Amino acid sequence: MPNNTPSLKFAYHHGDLPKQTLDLALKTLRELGDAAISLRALAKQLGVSAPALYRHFSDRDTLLAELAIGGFEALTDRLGAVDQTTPRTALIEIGLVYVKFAQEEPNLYRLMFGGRVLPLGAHPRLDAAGKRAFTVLENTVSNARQLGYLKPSPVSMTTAAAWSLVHGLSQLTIDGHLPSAKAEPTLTEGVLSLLLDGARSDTRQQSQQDSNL
Amino acid sequence: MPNNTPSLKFAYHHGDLPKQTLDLALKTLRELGDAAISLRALAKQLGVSAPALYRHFSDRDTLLAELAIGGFEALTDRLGAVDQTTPRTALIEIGLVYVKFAQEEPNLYRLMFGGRVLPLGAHPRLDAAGKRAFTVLENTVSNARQLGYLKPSPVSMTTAAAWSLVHGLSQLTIDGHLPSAKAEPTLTEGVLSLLLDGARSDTRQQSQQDSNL
DNA sequence: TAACAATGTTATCGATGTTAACTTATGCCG
DNA sequence: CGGCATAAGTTAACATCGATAACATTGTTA
Repeated sequence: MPNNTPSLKFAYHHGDLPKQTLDLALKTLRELGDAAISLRALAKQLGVSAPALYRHFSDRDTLLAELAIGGFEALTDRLGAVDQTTPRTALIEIGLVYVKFAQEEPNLYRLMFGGRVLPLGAHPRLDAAGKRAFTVLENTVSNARQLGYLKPSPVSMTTAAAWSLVHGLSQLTIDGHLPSAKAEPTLTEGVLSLLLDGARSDTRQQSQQDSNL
Repeated sequence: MPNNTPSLKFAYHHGDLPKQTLDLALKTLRELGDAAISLRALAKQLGVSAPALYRHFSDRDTLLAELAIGGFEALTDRLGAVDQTTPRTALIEIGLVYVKFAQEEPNLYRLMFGGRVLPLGAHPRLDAAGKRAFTVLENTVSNARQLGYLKPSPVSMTTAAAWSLVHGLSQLTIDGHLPSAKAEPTLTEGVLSLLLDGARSDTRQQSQQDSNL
């Protein structure tokens, strides 16, 4: 007798094991970190033998990569939803959204940018997902520069500075080296403003070779 | 009969196993990353049984913590050696030295700031070593501010911005997301200058609430 | 020299990732 | 409708790892 959802791929023995595996892995990641993700433990909780998971994930690392891809997609969505009407607010808001994502999903963010696991080049789909998130930030910077809001520095350099700032702030806050937004709500915006306006006290349009040290 | 080096701690069966263990672990870390550090493998290479290492390191994590402590001490030394005569060059140089360290010791740097392993609070001596490195940077910022070179923003905020920038740039370059100093020699200094001078094109002394957007 | 602590050893436990070989369910196709 | 290829699961097994317990040996010292 046919199922009520005809075109949907049938649940085999289990009910859509791949998705349930990813869901449980994501839950474990959020609560305990990636080191706590064990294929055997996942399988046991899903009522399935451990090698069953290998029918759907060739490797533990590719399962982790799948989680990271989902993270980059979520981040890309959030960054893409930022209001882009004025350059400054767009830049600030992009930074705020970025740091907020990291602080809301610290273990996922660490997995996405761990470096130790999931090195660049090993999982092409993951690399592509990361690049898409980066492009949103780059486009925002590029747009602000074309509108004359930013200095005519190379886009790559301004983007590198912006990304480094938000990434570093994210890492340092979720690791407890700097106060997170809950303890210091104005920190992120203040730091972003410093990059835009300059940390130096006397800021006319000049560069360092004018040497008024 | 006394040994020729009287005050030196005696080599037991092995010749200073703790130090040799740390040396080999550091070598392994540099070449293969922290995930490749296995107590059993270390012991085998040292010609010793695995549980022997537990006489000197209560845990695998404390061995890793010891490596990270050494890393922070090396970083602190390098940061402390920076010339502090003029605020701007001191700030720039601190950043250059910081990023250079990360790029020269990527696996060690990742261990020091991994977050996954060695979370803050688990190894007090490690936390203290990290704090000492941070203090060098903080003092440099604080000094530059007192000399009037930096805006009168709170020191904590300016320091957070500076640390976030160099830490983020370090992470992103050693993970391959941004070009390293070898591929783009001017990137680090350019990014640092952006923070000092501001990324915005029109930079008079004003803050964002002046609203000339 | 006898007690004692420091430093090793072997044996063992429990957990992990992964592969091989086998079994069963499912959907397609003649 | 029946057989068959294959997708999806099973058990068994291997290698490795961190860690502990129980025991042996070496060096120090009262």
